[in-house]
Amino acid sequence: MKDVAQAAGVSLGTVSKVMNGIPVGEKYRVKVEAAAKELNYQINQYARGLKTNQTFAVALILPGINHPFFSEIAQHVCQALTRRGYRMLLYLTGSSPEVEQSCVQMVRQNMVDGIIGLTYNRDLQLTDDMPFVSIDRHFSSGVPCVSSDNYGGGRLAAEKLLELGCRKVAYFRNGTTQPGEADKRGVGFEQECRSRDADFEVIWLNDEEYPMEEFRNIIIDRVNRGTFDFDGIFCSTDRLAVFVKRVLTELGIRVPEDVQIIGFDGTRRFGEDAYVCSTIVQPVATMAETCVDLLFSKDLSRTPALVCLPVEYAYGGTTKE
Amino acid sequence: MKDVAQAAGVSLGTVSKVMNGIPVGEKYRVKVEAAAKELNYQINQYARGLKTNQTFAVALILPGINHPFFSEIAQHVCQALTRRGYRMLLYLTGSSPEVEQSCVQMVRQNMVDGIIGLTYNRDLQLTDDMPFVSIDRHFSSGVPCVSSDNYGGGRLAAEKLLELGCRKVAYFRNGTTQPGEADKRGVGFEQECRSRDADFEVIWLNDEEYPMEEFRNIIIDRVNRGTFDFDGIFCSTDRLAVFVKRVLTELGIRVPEDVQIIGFDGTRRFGEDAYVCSTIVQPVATMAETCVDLLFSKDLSRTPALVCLPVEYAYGGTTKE
DNA sequence: TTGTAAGCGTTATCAC
DNA sequence: GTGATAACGCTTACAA
Repeated sequence: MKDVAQAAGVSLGTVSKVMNGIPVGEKYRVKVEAAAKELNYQINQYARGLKTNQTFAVALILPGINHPFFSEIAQHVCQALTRRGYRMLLYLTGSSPEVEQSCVQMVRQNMVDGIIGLTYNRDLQLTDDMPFVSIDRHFSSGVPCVSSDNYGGGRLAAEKLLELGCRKVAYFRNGTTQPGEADKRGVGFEQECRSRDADFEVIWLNDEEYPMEEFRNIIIDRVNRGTFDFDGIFCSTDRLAVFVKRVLTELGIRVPEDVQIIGFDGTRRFGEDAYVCSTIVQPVATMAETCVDLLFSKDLSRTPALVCLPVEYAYGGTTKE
Repeated sequence: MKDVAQAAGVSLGTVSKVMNGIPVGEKYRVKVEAAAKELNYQINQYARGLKTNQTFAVALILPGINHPFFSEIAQHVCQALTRRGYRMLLYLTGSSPEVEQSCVQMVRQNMVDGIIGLTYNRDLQLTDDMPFVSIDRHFSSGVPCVSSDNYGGGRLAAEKLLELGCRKVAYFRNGTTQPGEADKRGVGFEQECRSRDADFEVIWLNDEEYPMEEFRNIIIDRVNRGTFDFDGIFCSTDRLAVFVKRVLTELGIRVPEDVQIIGFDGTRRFGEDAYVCSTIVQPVATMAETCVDLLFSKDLSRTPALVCLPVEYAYGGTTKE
């Protein structure tokens, strides 16, 4: 910047004003811009941030981006931030509470303007001077949470299965015991079944005790004992749905002819091809956009504590029609 | 930091030394550390970077992270960087040459210590003061390129298909006309077929002219005219392989009984479950690790211009055995 | 309207 | 070994 000032024959202050779009004499502006281009000058955002306390960077904290749902979140958050002239720092935690906490710590050293986090740590220490928006996990008011309408999605899944002719349906879920918004999927499903007076069952596997593969044993066991009498299954995630479909197919049970399956997430093959199964689609793009909006909203404490975005059903080959 | 110094009754310089592990009187160290903890003091990395010209941040430039191959790259690069105490800034380009260039520009404003990029822009302007490591695209010496052994992978695919009993094999590929390391997949495949004196054909669809779906027409056309005489297909990507499998299945052609298919990448369902097809697996973790290693190697100009990492074959249901 | 200078939080170079 | 003090590159009153 000093060089630019010298080359343009003006002072630092003038260059600064030009770079920030502050009105300045026309001829000065032209000279400065020419000099800046000539020297290929790039503003140093960190030095600037040192003064302004604005770094135009946001941290995204995720368990990982291996899983398509997470990578889609990251993709859309990154794009939404870029559109606003912000950059994204990515932190991966592997779902470890300790790592999650250390990320929040590290982030503070890095002077970001805010954090968007999908975390599991029950008592994550947030600092009140750093805007934080949570995905799928409700903290407290002052920390807005963005999630899809899990309850509505559960109801929708039941509704679809029953309308597609299922007589006895089931809800399969695995995952942590950590309470989260996703729990509401099951609640909505049960509710809808009850209100329709439909026959249903819930099978819940705790990931910490049983791996997803345990579902195979359960299914085989029930088939052998003749108690596998479902013709419709709602799985808590697409991943589980695809797994269950696989197991059933191996057992000679046809999907969707004998058993229809609906998953949750809206996972597509390679991120953009067909849905991997019939599913309740989370509005990931809107969720990401909403997170960014909330993060930048003037007064985080007067913001809705929970934003619930609408889901929709999508056919993906594991249901009839 | 000023507060810490005051609280500990020492000068700024002393606090700085403590924070940087520079030897200092025992009693002073203890006092400073206590004060720092008390005040929950966090070093400001940007102010530090202003002085040291080291920000402990690296930029990763990718087309997107929607596609499993890209998201896996991002995941491993991020982990490798974290392990070294670095943070990762993610930039998504959508494969647009202009956006790619503007990313490089923006990155310069952000004082990162280096860039890892998977780009398509033929004449991307790099600055020689910023270490750059390229993935899958060779620029020039001074800019190391990391890729998997595409040539060897092509040969391996041909070898596998032929050993598994195929009589006439084909190479299907789509994608840009932009030359890149991935082109060598086809070269290796042809080479191996020739050296084994095997019957083979190459069908290449340029993405800019035809979408992947165009392969459906080609296949249907050949089936109708009775010229679909392959019993083994090597596809340039897993995505294409899965698509081709789908088309064949719709046509009543059985995979792998009638036609065996091998893809390229090593894509797994949900990032960690089974392979989506039989495939040549790219060593993504090693690639990411290598990128980071190279980026931090003392003298980038004296580094190998191209690092080629070994691939391996993995069974994924679309081949026999 | 432009130039000057103080200061953002840190490190590094000195005398002490 | 410790404590002032001058940078680092930028913004922003304030003075010219």
